[in-house]
Amino acid sequence: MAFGKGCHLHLIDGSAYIFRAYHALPPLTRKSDGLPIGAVSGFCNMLQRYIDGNANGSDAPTHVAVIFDKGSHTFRNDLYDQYKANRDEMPEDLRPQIPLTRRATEAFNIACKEIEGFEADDIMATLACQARDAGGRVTILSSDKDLMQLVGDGVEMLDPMKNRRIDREGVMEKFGVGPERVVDVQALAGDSVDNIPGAPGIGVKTAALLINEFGSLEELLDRAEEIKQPKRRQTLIENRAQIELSKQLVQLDRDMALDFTLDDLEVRDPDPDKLLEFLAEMEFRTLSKRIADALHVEAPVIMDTDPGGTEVEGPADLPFAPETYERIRDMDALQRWIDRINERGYVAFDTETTGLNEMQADLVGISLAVDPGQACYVPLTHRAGGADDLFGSDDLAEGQLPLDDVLAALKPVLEDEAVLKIGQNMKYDAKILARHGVAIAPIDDTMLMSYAMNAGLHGHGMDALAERYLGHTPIPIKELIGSGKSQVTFDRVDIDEAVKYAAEDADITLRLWQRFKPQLHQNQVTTVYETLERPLVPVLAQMEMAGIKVDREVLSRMSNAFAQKMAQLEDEIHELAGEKFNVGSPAQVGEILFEKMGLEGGKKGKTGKYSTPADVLEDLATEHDLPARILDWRQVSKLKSTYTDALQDHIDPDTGRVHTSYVQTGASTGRLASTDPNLQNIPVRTEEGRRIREAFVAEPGKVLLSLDYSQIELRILAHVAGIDALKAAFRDGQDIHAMTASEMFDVPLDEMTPEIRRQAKAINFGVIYGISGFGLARNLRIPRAEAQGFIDRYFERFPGIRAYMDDTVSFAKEHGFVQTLFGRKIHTPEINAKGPGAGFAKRAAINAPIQGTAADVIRRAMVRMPDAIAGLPAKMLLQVHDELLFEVDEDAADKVTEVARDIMEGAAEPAVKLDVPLIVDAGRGGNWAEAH
DNA sequence: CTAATCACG
DNA sequence: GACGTACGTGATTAGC
Repeated sequence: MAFGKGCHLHLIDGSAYIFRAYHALPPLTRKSDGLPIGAVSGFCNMLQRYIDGNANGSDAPTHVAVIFDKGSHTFRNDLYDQYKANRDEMPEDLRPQIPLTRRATEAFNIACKEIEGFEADDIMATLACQARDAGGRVTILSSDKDLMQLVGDGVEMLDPMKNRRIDREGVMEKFGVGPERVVDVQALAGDSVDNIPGAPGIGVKTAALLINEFGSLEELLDRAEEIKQPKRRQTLIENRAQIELSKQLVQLDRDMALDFTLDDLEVRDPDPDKLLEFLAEMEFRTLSKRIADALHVEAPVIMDTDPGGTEVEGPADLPFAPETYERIRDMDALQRWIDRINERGYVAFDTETTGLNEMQADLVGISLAVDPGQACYVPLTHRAGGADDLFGSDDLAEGQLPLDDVLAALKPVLEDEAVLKIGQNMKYDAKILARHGVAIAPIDDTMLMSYAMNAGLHGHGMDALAERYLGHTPIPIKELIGSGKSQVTFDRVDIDEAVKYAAEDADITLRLWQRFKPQLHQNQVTTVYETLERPLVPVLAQMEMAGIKVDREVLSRMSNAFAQKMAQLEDEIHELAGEKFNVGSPAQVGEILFEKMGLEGGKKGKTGKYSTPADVLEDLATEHDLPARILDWRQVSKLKSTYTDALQDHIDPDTGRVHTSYVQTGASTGRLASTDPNLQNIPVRTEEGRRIREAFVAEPGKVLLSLDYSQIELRILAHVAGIDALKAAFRDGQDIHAMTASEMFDVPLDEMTPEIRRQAKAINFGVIYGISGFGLARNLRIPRAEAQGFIDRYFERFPGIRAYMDDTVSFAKEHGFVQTLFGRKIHTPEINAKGPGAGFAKRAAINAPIQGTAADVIRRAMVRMPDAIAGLPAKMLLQVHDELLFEVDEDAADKVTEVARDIMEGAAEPAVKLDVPLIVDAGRGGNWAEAH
């Protein structure tokens, strides 16, 4: 039935329903796996009550929809960055229930609508106006006062809890004006819940009085001079802009572009099978029974499972059967999979490629899985001839679909907000797909789930996870492509073999996901996963794809200079030693120094060879030239082989830039790791090394912009250990090392010497690392007893530090993990071990919350950064633990600095309010050396 | 494949 | 009382 006269549209405020349900019910969890489902349960009950109510009433709707908010950033945030800024973050156990409420709505066969970047209120406003214009009636099921502006001319509201209708009179009662002037009153009165500023000192009562007197807000503002009360007059004149902004914020968008029509919202009867299947999945026994009765069908049997006890026989225990995986040969078969995926709402996804470099590797095939044991592989560009054919063939093998056709068919699903794509290390697949114009989203990643739950316990690669959690050893890739010199690329692999391998990966990923998903809550790391891991994937992918421009000429010239210098040093060294030997061999260096020359300090490692680290050679260098020259040679050799030579090989031939890969699960503390190449250890400490950064350049007309947190770990230490003196020093912007030195050595600040300050600095850093007398002594080159004296004195002056360390270690001993301020867990399995390992584990446990919290802070900044700099001519390129590097149009550098600095300095909030300010230093220049 | 060394925060 | 120690990474090279 087309919507028109005589029709009656119901609009249900989905988000309000969810929050009501959440707060009305205790935190119920699904019995089988602990998934929180309280809000879903309440939501379903409310929907059922709503349907029951309509069945008996004479005023039943002809059309109905549940409308949800989608995305946290809307046009209102663009108008006013503080919009809804004081809202608490969504509770951890509610977040995973949000998608389930969408599924619940669909299970009830009620239209479920949301539009990215818009609030439900705007969609409801648009629909209400369309319905009214078509001559129908509208009831909005909500008590939200923001919706009252829509009332009138056949539009009413109904408070579903109090069952009270709100019409024109109701609105008059609430706001003192009619619906058409509600926004004017709201603009003046403001709203603390949504953080609408309004006019200071003016509430609803006064606002209504003024509006009624002048007729409209615009009239009032234009004739503000006529207001009798001087205070009020001044407020309105002074805050005109703020009031006008407030009006824009409260005014609902009644004219949104919708991708559906009123006709799509027609009331439909639920499909009993689908509805009951969903309720059974949620394990809602009572509700299932009640609904089954109402629909006159049999209620499903919901098994009692035994949480935490023996594993319940389930699909995850299905044996792996590689020969049952499907090989996709035609578009019909592919379409059947796409249909299944759409029905399901999720799919495990994996790509096979010709290499590990996402910028260069070519797509070879795609695998999909929707149920354990149900997986397929779509071969795309396998070559004819196979792996045994020495010469290979560039012709495509038979029985494959054209890559473009397959991607065109899959693209809508891969980009569908309603279909979750599950992967293991999805950043890789996302980058491959991005090169084919597919922006995969939303995603879940089993590697990141494992990392959020089990950092510090074990690795998070697919093979390790399959072994550990599924008791299954995946087919080794080496069986297909070989290893070493005879290794081939995946496109040379026989397709039938590839099916078994590739589809198995998707199958494993799906099974891991089914296992991990509910465990996130049980481990209380849902927020960590949802805010620090999952949203970082697209951010890192963008940074990696952007890359940084590296000037090959600069590197090449430096390499030549280094080669000359090495040859020269080598001659000197051989001369001094009296014989030729390999300077690059620590064993040979040890022989020469400690046996031939008979120098002191030679220690042998477990291999029986002399050890010759830099600090030992430095000690010897005060007396002898040879160790000094060897140190010089090593420095040059390092710079050449690791940097000036190796970096040139990493310049991408297509982009002329270097594209690193970040390993999100690389460090147990939450830090990122950078590989191929590692751009997080480019030299900076020595002048000679720092010059390598001159090769990292901005494009013409642009600059590199470096923003780094100042002393972030020490600031976090001051906060978590609660050291008032340190906190005060940071708040006052003092020199923290000088202040520490002054406190410890009783030297007034104005008499501070660089040497005393240097020692205090070493102690401050030592504390972060879990200080020991031995370590400090070695670092400062002072007797161990003296170092211990420093430490004792430090603990005496800052007793909170010792308490923090003791508390952290005992927490680790009791729980087996430590935590960051943002809830990240770092497991410490060795903490209760005896022997030499105990000391390591203790210091790691002390360091992890500090290093990890700093890592969380910059991750939060990175997640927010793309939105913050959207529209600015700027790209975020690199992260170096406490630094972010951007490439920016020269004339936008000031603006970007301001925006990015705000994001970084405010990154802890609102989740954590630090007792110390976070300060970000900025620099810029044509190359990285100038910017840093 | 591992140990030694050294680059970074 | 002795033991062995700063925290977190990755790349390169030598040498088995």
